[in-house]
Amino acid sequence: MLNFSTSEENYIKAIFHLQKEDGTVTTNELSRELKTKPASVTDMMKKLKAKKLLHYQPYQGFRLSSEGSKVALGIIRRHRLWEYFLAEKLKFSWDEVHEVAEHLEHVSNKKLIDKLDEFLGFPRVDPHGDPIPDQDGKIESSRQICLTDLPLNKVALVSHVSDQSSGILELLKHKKIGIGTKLEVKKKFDFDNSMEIKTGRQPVFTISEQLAQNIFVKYGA
Amino acid sequence: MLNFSTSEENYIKAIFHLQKEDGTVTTNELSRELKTKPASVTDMMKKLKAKKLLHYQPYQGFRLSSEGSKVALGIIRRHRLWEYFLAEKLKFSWDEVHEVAEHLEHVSNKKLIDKLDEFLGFPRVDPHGDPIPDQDGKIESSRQICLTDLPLNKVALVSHVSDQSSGILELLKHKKIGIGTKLEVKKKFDFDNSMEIKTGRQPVFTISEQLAQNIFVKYGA
DNA sequence: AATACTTTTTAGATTTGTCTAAATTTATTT
DNA sequence: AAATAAATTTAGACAAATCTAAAAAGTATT
Repeated sequence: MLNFSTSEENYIKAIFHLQKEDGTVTTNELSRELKTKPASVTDMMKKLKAKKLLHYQPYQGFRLSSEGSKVALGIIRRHRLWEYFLAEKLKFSWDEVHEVAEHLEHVSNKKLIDKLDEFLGFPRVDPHGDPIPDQDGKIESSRQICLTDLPLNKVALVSHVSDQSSGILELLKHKKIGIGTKLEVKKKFDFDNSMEIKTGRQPVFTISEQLAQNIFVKYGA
Repeated sequence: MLNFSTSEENYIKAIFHLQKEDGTVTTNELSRELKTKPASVTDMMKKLKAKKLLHYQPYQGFRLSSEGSKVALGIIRRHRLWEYFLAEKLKFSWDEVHEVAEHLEHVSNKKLIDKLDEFLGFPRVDPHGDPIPDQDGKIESSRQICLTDLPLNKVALVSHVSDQSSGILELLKHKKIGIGTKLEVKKKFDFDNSMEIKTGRQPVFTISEQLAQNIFVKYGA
């Protein structure tokens, strides 16, 4: 597999993440995500298309080719392994790891990453609960649902938090919600879609719809 | 402390290393070391001078300012801590760590490096025997001498190997000489300055002048 | 000291990734 | 469907880091 520049990698990664929501990604979406101008996105798309990493017809949006997805999964693997290392070994707190991993992920030496994986004991999820792709880019598809879809009075485990802005992390920290937290929804209010939830032995408390939309849980346990 | 580009950091580090030999570094020396053309060196020197990282008058060679030395020691600290991590934790072999650390060293997050240092137990030397600068850039000045200067029949410990090309490392591996190896010089030949040395329980064997010049030892033990 | 050689610097070009401003295409509204 | 608005692309510029070729400065040689 070839080597890509830091810029190229950031574009590929961003497309991979944005694709999840819908099928195809637009110029403006990407420029917002990467804090560049739309014109810069177009330039890079031409370049990545020439390298066969994505499908793209002018004005039609783009999506990663299978080759592009492979590259993306490699970057995500590196990112999440470093996050795990930072949290587990260096004792960084949950909300600090992302930024540092953004830099480490671009050191792309296969042996380094495979040995790091081994050293860490082949972890399956990073500190945010996101699954870590293996050497072949295979990713564990965990049947997780959004907290907004969790039925009342069903115990579930927080498995993922989607937004990585420090705002949400601060709020979650304050409410003592993290990956692995056991919780259940006690009441939902139609007026604003807020809900009352219970975690551990604390009394119930309320969270907003916006927050609930960013929390994902695994249930059946 | 400001942030520098990967290129700038590579120049600063190279100057630091070349300075050791003599006082000042020339354009050609640096271009040879970095595998760039002399014209590129001149361009970068202007830039680094403008940033007050070095002293430089056209045609006169250059040397790092005290500010530049501080930056260099920071880079070297990162490099050597990563080398230690790779060898000690990820079980990379001695001769593989340098190349990988060349990339990791440019991730300059102070907290990352200080926590890595702590995680590793504040090691004082890297796997090549080179001292690791502390948080303030202080470096342990070990009174080591070149193997060519070691008197006959004095037991000494290999403390450093200066050339990091894979050629020398391969040779040392084959002769089973590494950092910490106990050895003594049994005989010297004036004709070609080769010498017979003894390590551990093996029979004596000969090494060339070129090799001996690249091996440094601590003695008195 | 004049000539020849080496080293260093300057001048101008190239590549990568970005930008602004203008043009084009697609989508929306009346 | 024509007009308007929004999204996207093109065209041209710029900064960083590099290069080649030519000029300038410094060193060595006769």
